[in-house]
Amino acid sequence: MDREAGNRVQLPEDGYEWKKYGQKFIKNIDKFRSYFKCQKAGCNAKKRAEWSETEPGDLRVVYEGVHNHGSSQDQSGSSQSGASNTSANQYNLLNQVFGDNPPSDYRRSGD
DNA sequence: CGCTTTTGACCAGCGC
DNA sequence: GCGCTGGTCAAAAGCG
Repeated sequence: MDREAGNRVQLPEDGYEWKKYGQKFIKNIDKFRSYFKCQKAGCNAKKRAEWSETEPGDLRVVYEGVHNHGSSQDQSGSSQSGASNTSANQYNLLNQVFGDNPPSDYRRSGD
């Protein structure tokens, strides 16, 4: 399960269940992009991971959507088991988790 | 047996 | 109008 077109990228576990449903090479950024979907019941959260083909350290993970169920890891023990708790979905595109080497020059190419 | 992963193809939108 | 890219789906195979 760890062979991405010749890349050995290890995605940061968030405690959720993801199923890879596609992978493509984005020429716009010259990087690989993998698409994951949450396999939880009633959960339509999606995860997108992209990393440079030659620099595995440029791993970048982007969470799309929110989870309507708690996580198997970050379970504070409260505010969960309820879809009406926005606090449980702190992944609202706010938790862009990076790999172990966050590219300081990730910002934009030109600015 | 169940589950997961992998690849190809298709579609849509946009730019010029 | 055409070409191109991005995104998703489907099917198949392998493993424990």
